[in-house]
Amino acid sequence: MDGSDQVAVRQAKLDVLRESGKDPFQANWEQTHASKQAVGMLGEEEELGPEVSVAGRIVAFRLMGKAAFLKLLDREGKIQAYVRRDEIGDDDYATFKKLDLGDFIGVRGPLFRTKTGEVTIRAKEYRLVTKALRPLPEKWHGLSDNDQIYRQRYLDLVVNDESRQRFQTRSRIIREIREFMWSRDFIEVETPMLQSVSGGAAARPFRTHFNALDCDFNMRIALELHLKRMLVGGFDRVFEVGRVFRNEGLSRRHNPEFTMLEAYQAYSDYRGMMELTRSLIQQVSQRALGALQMERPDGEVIDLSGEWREAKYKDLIIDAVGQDDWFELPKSEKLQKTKKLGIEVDPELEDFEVTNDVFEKIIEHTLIQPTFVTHIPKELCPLAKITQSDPSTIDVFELCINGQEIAPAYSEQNDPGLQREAFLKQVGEETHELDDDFLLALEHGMPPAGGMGMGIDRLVIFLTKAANIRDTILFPTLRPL
RNA sequence: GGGUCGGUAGCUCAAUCGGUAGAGCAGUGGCCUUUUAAGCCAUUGGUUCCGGGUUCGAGUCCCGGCCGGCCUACCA
Repeated sequence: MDGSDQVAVRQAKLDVLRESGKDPFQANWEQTHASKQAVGMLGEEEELGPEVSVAGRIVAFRLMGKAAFLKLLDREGKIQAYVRRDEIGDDDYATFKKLDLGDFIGVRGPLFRTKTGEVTIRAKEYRLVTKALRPLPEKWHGLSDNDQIYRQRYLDLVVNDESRQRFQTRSRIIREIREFMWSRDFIEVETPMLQSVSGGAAARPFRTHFNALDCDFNMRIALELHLKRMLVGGFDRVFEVGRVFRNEGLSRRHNPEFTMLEAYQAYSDYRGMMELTRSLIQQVSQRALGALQMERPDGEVIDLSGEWREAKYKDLIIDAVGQDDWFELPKSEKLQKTKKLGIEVDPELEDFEVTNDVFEKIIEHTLIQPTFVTHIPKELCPLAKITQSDPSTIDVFELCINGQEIAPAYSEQNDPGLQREAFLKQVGEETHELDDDFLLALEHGMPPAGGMGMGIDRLVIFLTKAANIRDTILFPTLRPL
C-alpha cells in the first residue's frame, strides 16, 4: 500500500477493523448534545464543564504524537475534541490514529477550554460509527468545481460553509412563510401535480403517461386553478407551497422545477394582496435574516422596510420610451421605436406583446427596490378582473424586487362567463389552456377573492444574495451523465 | 436553442513560443501531549474529459464529441 489510491487505503483500514471484530458502520451512537448546544454548556468563566456526548463527521484532524485535536461537523456546526493517549488507552489510541477525514465518530467526555479559549471536549471515549471510503475535497479552498457542487451537493454541503448556511436559511424562509400564513388564518392544502389540463399560467408542461388509466397527464405549471376550486368549496383562505414544472429553458434564473407559494383569500382583492405580500416578505426577512435591508453584489442596498412604491404599468412604459402617445401608436411605429431603444423584438408579436417586451427588457431589471407594478394590460392575464375605471387593464400587481418579478397578484375573476370569454379571446405566443372543469366550478360560485403567487426560489435568491437559482436549489436539474 | 469561455493528481491550481507534466492540501512512513489552514523530515500518486488529425515531438495547434460556467432566447 503506497497511499496513492486513497479509496484503497481507506478500504484496507476498514478491512483491518473488521478483522479485529470492530464494526466500522455502527448501528448508533447516543448523542446528548449537538455541537452548538454543547459549546453553550460551558459558562464564560468556567474552565471545566459537564460531560457531553456528541457525534459528527471529522473535518479537521491534527495529530501531535500522543494527543490530537479534531473538529466534528454536525447539523449545528463544528465542535473541537481533544484526544489523549493516556486518557483513552493505548489500544484505542492506536486505532484512533488510523481515522480519516470524513469519518463519522462519536465522542464522550467533559468540556474544557483550551489555551486559546476554544470550548473543547476532552475525550474519555470515542467510537468510529461510520467509515468514509472516499476523501473529502480540500479543506481550505473547499469545492469550487460547479459541476461537482451540483452533482455531488453533499460534498458542497460538507466543505462549503456558506452553502450549508444558505440552505439552512432557505428552510427557515419557507418555515417563516408558513408561520405567517397560519397567523393570517390561512390553511395549507395540497393539490394535484398530475393534471390532465395544465392551467393557471402560460407555459409548456412536462408530459407523462399514466398506465392504469392509459391516458396522458401533465405535470402542473401552477397551483392556481385547484386552489380556486377550494374557494368554491368554502375554504376561503388557502395556500400551498409546492413544486411546479415548466418545460422551458435553464438559466441563472430558471430551473424547470421550482417552488411557488400561492395564496387565495376570499373577500379580498389585489389591494388586500398587496398588504399581505408586503407584510409577508417583511416578516419573513426580519425573522429569517434579522434584517430588512440586504446589499447586492453591486453595492446597492435593497430596502424592504416601510411602504413600497406603486407604479402604473403604462406610466413606466411611457417613461421608458419617452413618448406620451406610445399606446396610441400603431405596432409598426412601436417596433421602430424599440429598435432605437436597442432591444430586439420579434415583429410577429401582437401589439401588447411588443409593449410587454419593453417592460421585460428595459424596465424590469431596473426595479431593484420593491415596486408594485399595477394596471397591467388585460391581454397579459385572463384570470383577473377588469379594472372598472379603465377596461383596458386588470386589477393586478406584479411585485418586482432585485430586478426580477417576484410575485404577481390579482383580484380574481369569478364571473364564469367573462372567464370563459377571456380564455377564448387569448392571442399571442403564450396562452393559458382552457380548463372546462374549472369553469364548471366557477359556475357554482366562487366568492370574490384576491390571489397571489410568489416564486420562492427568487425570493431566496435575493434574501441570501445568491448569484444563481441553482445555488438556492439543493439538487438543480442537470443533464444526466 | 445560439454565442462564448473552460475541463491537468482525491481537492485547489501551475506548466513561457509546441520541447522531460509540477506545487499546496489530502494520502503513505516517521517525530511531536493545548492545536487552529498546526509544525518538521521523507515519500506515493497522471488515460492532461473522450476520439481523430497536424508534427521529429501535442496538456498546448486543428476537427468532432461529452460535460460545465457565463451571456442570450423562452419564462417566474
